[in-house]
Amino acid sequence: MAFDNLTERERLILQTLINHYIATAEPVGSRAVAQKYRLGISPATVRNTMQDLEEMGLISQPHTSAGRVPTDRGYRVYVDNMMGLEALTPSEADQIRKEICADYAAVEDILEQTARVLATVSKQLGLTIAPRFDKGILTRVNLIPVAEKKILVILAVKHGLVRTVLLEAESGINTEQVEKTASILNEKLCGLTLGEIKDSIDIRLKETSAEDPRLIKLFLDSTDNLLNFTDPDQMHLGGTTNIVNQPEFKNREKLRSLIEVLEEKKLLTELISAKGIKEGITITIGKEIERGEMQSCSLLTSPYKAGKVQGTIGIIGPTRMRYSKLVSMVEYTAKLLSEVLSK
Amino acid sequence: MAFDNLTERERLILQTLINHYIATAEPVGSRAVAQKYRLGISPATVRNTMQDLEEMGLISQPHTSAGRVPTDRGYRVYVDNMMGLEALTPSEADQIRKEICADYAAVEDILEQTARVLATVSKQLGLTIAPRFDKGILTRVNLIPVAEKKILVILAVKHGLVRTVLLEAESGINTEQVEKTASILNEKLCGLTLGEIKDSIDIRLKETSAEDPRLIKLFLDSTDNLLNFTDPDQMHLGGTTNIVNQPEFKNREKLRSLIEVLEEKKLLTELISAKGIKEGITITIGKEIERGEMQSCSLLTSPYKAGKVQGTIGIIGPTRMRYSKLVSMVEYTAKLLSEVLSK
DNA sequence: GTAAGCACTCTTGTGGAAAAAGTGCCAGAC
DNA sequence: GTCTGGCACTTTTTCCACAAGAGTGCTTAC
Repeated sequence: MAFDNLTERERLILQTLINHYIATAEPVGSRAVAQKYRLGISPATVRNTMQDLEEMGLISQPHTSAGRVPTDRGYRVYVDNMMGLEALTPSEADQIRKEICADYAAVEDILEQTARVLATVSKQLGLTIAPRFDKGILTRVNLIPVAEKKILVILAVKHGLVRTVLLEAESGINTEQVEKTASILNEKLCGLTLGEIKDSIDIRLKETSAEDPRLIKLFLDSTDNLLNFTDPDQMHLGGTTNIVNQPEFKNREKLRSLIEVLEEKKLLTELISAKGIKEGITITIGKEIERGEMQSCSLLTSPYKAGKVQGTIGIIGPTRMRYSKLVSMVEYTAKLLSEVLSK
Repeated sequence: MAFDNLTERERLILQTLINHYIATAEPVGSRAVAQKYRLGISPATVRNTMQDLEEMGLISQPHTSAGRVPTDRGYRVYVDNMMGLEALTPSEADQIRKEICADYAAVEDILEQTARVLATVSKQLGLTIAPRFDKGILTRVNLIPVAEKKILVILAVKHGLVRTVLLEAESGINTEQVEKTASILNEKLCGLTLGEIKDSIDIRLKETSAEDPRLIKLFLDSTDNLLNFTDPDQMHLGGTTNIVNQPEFKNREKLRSLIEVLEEKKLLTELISAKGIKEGITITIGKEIERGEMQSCSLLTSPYKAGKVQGTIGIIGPTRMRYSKLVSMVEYTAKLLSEVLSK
């Protein structure tokens, strides 16, 4: 699907059309393109070219006698080949920096704040996903009995990240045993990444089960829970309201189903994390998203670092979004966030 | 504002009108009321009575020659004086029970599940707020150094509830000092409720500050954070989509501003917790809610117990909601939840 | 290859008439 | 007196027809 064989004119027209459509949300006619495109080309000529572009599947008409609208493929070509980055205005950059660099105690809070500011500045939906612990190195396990049958498990990961999970034991807990179990766990598991632990915990703990079978068994049974990397409260969303007024969601049912997806944070996290974490910005457009309910949306994501582990931030909005600006914005935010979290 | 002086006929007509309006979301005409109201009364008579009800401010007309619609006051009178409770169908009760009584480890998960099932069964927005820790008795404090400058504070509250907060120290931490501090905190604070602690922590810790001033100070400085009872992730919402299709939110701007409020979980928690926790169901109708954006909504809330501490669950929906049914639903759910959490 | 002209298509807007829904009030019945 | 049928009146909703607008595609000429 190489579209580098477009003529210069086709490129220019596609580009102009998309820019115009992004700004107005209305189908763009040949006249409008001709006017924007200085070098005195007539609407008729533009029409001819637009027919070609339509045949290539890059633009389409809602109905005869309407202007053209970019297709998902059109956006893809635009994004890949002809989109320039647009720098943030100083005030936008300021706003982002101010919010992210405020001093918070908890990573959680920073992430929530980040989702919010991304949303505000982009006027789209902002999202952040907490660092993926699977690449994080376990530095210490603590087991704390907090009630008759409840044990709080604390997994401390390098660089100050912490995960706490409450486990319920089947019977009363002996303090001594808990301590013994904890030191076994520390001995066997520290220094490994959580991902490694998840994959190999059965083997690693098998031989030790003599000590206190019950506690070890509890720990093994809860592996999924303890090392579940798509915990719903690992994700923060901000600015849901921004999409309510977008013309693409005038259709009630579309809006409803999108909001439904947003509520399923767990699924959403999986969806976004699924593609693995690449360097730099990932742009997913319309049907490229594997979720029917989101196919009129695009997804802009970037990894960020917190020490050695990585998380994801991004923007969700209608396919008609200002990619050139928003890419810069996500990039900038990710960079800043990495700095703050790796300080 | 006593409306017990309504005549029997006025009562019946108001009741019928509200029931009909709840079912149809359309203004109700005299003819419709007359037909539903068996005892062979004519539309003309109904009209006369409706005029009276309108003068009392219980119903109103969107415009001349439309039917009548209940006002907030109308709903209030209905709810207070003439609404019968409607039992849940066996299948509804089953559904709720099944979801809540599934065995989960964490309170968090149960609450999230509860919000969701409330939403599903009521077809409104379901909400749950975690137990208010301020009435919970502190059983133990643990301080765990998890990194160079980070300490995890664990507050264990009677009946197995736990709150963890990550604090950031200004300088490196000495393990011994941490242990000492922890034992001081335990000695001074255990047995008190978190509310008491919040109010009196300065005094209680003043005399001890000799031991390790820095750690104690850190603890004092973070009181707000540690004992903040309106933490946004203490609240769970489910079923946002259910309101998108409600006819009362056909107006775009209304929908937008409601969703905006829902995103501000912290404010929402405060709003709901503000009235203090009474026994039984609290019904707040339309303008009775102190938030402009929610004035076309009603709020149905009930406390539940987790041991000695109490939380809140509820339903948010348009004022035109099926109070008689939903009250039963919230009551039933709260009862069940209390049982599960106090087991 | 480019542009101008023109017929054609489809959507959008407008105005007015008719239908529908419901009221308010009066005059008469029980 | 209280209730009801009847009727005039008001307002919204619906429908239709027709014009205006936007934009295309094609043909033809340069």
